[in-house]
Amino acid sequence: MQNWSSESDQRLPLYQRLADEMRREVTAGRWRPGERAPSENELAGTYWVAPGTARRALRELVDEGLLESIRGKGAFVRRPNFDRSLQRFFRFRPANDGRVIPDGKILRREREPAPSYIASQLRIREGEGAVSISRLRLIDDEPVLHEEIWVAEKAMPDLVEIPAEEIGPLLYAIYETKYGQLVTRANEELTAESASAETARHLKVPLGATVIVIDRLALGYDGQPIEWRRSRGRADQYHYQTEVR
Amino acid sequence: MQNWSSESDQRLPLYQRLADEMRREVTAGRWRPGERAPSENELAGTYWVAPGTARRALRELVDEGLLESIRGKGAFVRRPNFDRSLQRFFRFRPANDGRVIPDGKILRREREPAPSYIASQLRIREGEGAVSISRLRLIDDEPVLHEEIWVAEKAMPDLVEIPAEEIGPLLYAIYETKYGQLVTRANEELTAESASAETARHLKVPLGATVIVIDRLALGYDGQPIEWRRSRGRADQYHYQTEVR
DNA sequence: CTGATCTAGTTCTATATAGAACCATAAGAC
DNA sequence: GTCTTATGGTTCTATATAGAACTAGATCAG
Repeated sequence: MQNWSSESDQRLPLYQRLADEMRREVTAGRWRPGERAPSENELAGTYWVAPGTARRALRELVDEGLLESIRGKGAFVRRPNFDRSLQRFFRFRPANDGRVIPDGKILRREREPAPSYIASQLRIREGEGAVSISRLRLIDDEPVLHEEIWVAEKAMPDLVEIPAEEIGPLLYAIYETKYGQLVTRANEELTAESASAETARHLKVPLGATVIVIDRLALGYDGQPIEWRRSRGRADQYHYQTEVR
Repeated sequence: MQNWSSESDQRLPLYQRLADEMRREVTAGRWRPGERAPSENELAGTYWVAPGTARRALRELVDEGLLESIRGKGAFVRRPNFDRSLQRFFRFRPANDGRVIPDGKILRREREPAPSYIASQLRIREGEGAVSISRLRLIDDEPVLHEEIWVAEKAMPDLVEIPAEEIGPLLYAIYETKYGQLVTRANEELTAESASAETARHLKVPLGATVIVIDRLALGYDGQPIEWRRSRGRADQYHYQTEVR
């Protein structure tokens, strides 16, 4: 690596350019989740910087949540168990442990041109190929959540072909293992409405019952949108909690 | 200061004990919001640590959001403009700027013994003195939010005596200026319901319309609860947004 | 009076170094 | 064979130092 920092703006501090470079290693898949990153001294050696600078870059990525460092062992590429971290916020009222991941039953799955709003969210052109999934989540065979999911087809080719058994309850795992798309964070927007006929049928609630609606845009390491999803759940069963600061 | 770090666990790293000490300076009000904290060199001198260590402690508090550091000028005690930061999450649907702070009209305000649930939230004993406020928030004289607010009386003595004109739309400002209670973060829990008769009357919506309910526990620097509040807004006007990671 | 330049104070970057704390494994004692 | 000890690798702490980048105010030139 002669000119490793040529990608970043030369005016940026050295430790930031190094952090950028390391971030690229991760997003490009050359450093894979679970693996150990080079040690401080190795980094200092291969990139020709002082150990302190290498350390500073490492710390940057640790703060960011991309790496996890363990004293005496090394710094490891983090695998965000995202499905669980999302579950943290959206949980059942009767103080259940929340650890149960609801079962997933796919109702519909097909290739479709992206509607205007979806396209703008996923940053593709209107009418471009997309995959639309309708899924019901159940606990003890009771419906608790209905999800309407959209992904860009060019990012996930042949997603419709994957056998339903393989998909199971964890869609994000498929994105990662099959397509190398790792969801690291998401923006959520929440509101409420009264159940439409279709929603009422899915969730087995009376027509007009109060339901919570969550729109979520899931993003990757680099901030690129991966999936858009709208979830609806019964307001009398779900609470949504978060910390503001 | 002979033994400044005697408060913290001696086994903790030096920079953390120093950060603790500085945090105490802020929470005790000896360093006030807006003021400049001692410079890196001053800190190093008065606390007998290396400049690098002082810097590390400063950085800790900056990351935490307690200080804000400006190159060439100094590190300043931050005044969390909390009302605005809360507003960030809870905004009108038609993409308004959100910068408008709704007007506040106090409907009721009185001393009352704390009910069981409120007491446990505020960490006081059941039946202990509390102040209950019912407030309506309006934009252009249209009601948009109804709030039911509880604070411990011993923390805010004579809150009921303060003239209504002084209170205005920003209650948190009163907590800070009159009682030295600075809100720095909050836990929010959100759900939805259909409007009760009272809510319908307050918000001028039909009985049974969908409303969003937000329970918020506001906390101070030290994590002590300052205020509990339940807000109700029209679901067709409000969205709630947040970032998950 | 106006504008440029200097100066002291501040945070920020980058380097270097020594040792503590911790982990995993190899070597040795029994 | 089992336990203890040593060893090398790792991150983390703490120190020190030199200079860059930036701010605010004083000084000086015209």
